[in-house]
Amino acid sequence: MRIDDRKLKILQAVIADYISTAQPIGSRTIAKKYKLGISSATIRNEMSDLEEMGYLEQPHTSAGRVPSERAYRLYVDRLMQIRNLPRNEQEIIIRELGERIDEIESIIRKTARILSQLTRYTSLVINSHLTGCRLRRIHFIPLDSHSLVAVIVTDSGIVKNTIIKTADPVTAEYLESLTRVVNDKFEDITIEELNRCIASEGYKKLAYRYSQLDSFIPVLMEGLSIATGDEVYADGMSNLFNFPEYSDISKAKSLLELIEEKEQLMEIISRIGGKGVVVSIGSELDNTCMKDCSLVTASYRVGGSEIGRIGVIGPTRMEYERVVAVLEFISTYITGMMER
Amino acid sequence: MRIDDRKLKILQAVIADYISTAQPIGSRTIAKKYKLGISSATIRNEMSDLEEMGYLEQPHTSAGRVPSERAYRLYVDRLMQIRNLPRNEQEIIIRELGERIDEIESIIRKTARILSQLTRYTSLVINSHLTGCRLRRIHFIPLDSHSLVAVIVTDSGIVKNTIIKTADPVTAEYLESLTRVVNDKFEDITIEELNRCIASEGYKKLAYRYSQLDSFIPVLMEGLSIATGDEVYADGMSNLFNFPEYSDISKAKSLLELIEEKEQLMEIISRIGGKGVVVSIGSELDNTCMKDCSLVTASYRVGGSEIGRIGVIGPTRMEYERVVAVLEFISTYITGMMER
DNA sequence: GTTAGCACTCTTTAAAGGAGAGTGCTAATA
DNA sequence: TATTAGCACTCTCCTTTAAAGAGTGCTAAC
Repeated sequence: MRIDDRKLKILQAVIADYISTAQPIGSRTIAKKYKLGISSATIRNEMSDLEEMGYLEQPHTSAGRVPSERAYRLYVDRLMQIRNLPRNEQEIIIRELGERIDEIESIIRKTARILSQLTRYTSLVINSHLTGCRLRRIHFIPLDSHSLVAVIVTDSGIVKNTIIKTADPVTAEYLESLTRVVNDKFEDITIEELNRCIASEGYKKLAYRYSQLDSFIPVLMEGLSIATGDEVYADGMSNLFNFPEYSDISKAKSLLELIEEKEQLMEIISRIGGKGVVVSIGSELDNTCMKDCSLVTASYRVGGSEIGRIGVIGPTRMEYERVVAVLEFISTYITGMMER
Repeated sequence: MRIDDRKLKILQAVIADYISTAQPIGSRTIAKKYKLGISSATIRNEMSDLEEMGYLEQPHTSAGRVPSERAYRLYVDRLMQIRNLPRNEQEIIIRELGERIDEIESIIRKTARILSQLTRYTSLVINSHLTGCRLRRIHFIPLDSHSLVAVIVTDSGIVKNTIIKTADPVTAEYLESLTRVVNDKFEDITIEELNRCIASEGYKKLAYRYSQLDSFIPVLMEGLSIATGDEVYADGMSNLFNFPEYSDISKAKSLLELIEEKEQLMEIISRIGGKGVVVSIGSELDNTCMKDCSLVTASYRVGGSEIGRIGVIGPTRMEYERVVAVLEFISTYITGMMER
């Protein structure tokens, strides 16, 4: 059966209504509320067809109908209107995030905050930190006789530091030699390559060649690998309770647990590739806790390469139009901030 | 009326039972479960007295009784046994936190995590960051022609960095002069004093005296103040739902909101002074969202001065003995880590 | 002072009985 | 042939009612 224009209109009406009310919607309501010029009986027949085609579902006989995942997918791909974010909301974002490039952590936290406040959903920010950035230079600052700080500066101006304990005493010559060797070896390498190099046996060779540093190199490697790891932030978890979907405590709990258990969440998000805004609906996320959730994410970049994603999580009945507009704007904005 | 030994025993039984079951407890249950050698009728009379004295409450006539805040206070102050944390749990903590002093953020996050996992309550870590620490040195690393990184090292080995944009071009001489001036001026100052100094008009004088740097000093000050601010971390929020007290969605939501809204939480915690472990029960916290909660916190130190508190939040019916033991141990342990 | 016995109270749970919303089907209509 | 009105039927939700259960307070006996 083909889905003709009238069916599409009815489907759109059901989705729009369900997104805003969370109530199953009946033929009579559609006939009254959305003036489509056809009677409830006709709508009833069409809805029956739509159900057969897998776009609508009935919680039980004699309840109204509810959009299926398939319907949301159709809606996201073809029905919904891509909008620009209203001017005043753009201004809120710009004001809150500021123009100054702070520490990266601070941007991430602020982004998560504003995202959850603006959308009223739970927000996520996953930052692959430096992956893809190029190392510009590593500076070493003495701390005491057997420890120092490695300050890692990337070409995109991101700075991270990590404390390293050394076996040998920290002297001026030691520092100088260290700086020379490390920067010689690692200049202009991407962090991704660096991490691979650490994981491989390569560093042993390096350690061998500079025998006076051999005890140090592995420690440095470990320090760098910690400093360049990924992170996930979540904010607005209490927003989950804005939705009747989560009035069931056990559902809310298991979702909250998933969000707090960053590892799993990270895995789910990292499976989502793609540039720009990506909408993942329900079972597409392939996780039982999230089978009734949608996740909308957008990537942001530094120096052309994706270094993270921001996103919101909520019921499949999500205000996709609005959420997409917000994510589109914020991801572009922070990409701009990072590039500078 | 005096609270004699038998009353105390009965009260203890009620509290212990209620902490573990969350059910109002009746005289018959006590008589059966706790062999006090007296009948349920006698217990009934004593409980009636205890209610009159404000230690017990009845949800309604013909329900069992429930401990009041006053009872918990008595329990915490006089009845409960201070225990050491079992050896195996100590080992879990030591293993998870590790021995190596990472970046401070990492310690904080790990502490919050282990604390919530071990207690099954929601954990908090508030870190007043560098307040109280002494500045050892500020290093400057050039980033590009008009920005640099200030790396702040304190006497306790904590390192923070902040990016600063400059009006003047960043040259070698500029950096050198900057390093000299700033370290001259700020050597051995505590971060607290530094922040005060920033807030005051003092820095203008400084800026005046080193006119070649005048445009820079205010920016540096701002950067330092951001880098040295306070932070609150929370973990294990989903643990709230372990307790029937929060099966009411609206209660759970308002508490979650409070926890996510760090500012208010910070204010509440900072009102709690005192060394070591402090138990705050219900209305003692003076916040409507938390009137049915208890908050148990412990301070940790760096170089003798308190720089933060860790704590757990849960229903007033909290496993105080256990929680106090955990907090005691962890706060001592991370103090030890920081001192090193 | 302590205990047994008993009437009384209040909540919780289950069952029963509408009310309401919405459907599917049939027959009439354009 | 597509659309519409009408109506019986189904299922949920809400309210009412009834019964069960737990615990108390009081009185009288030990």
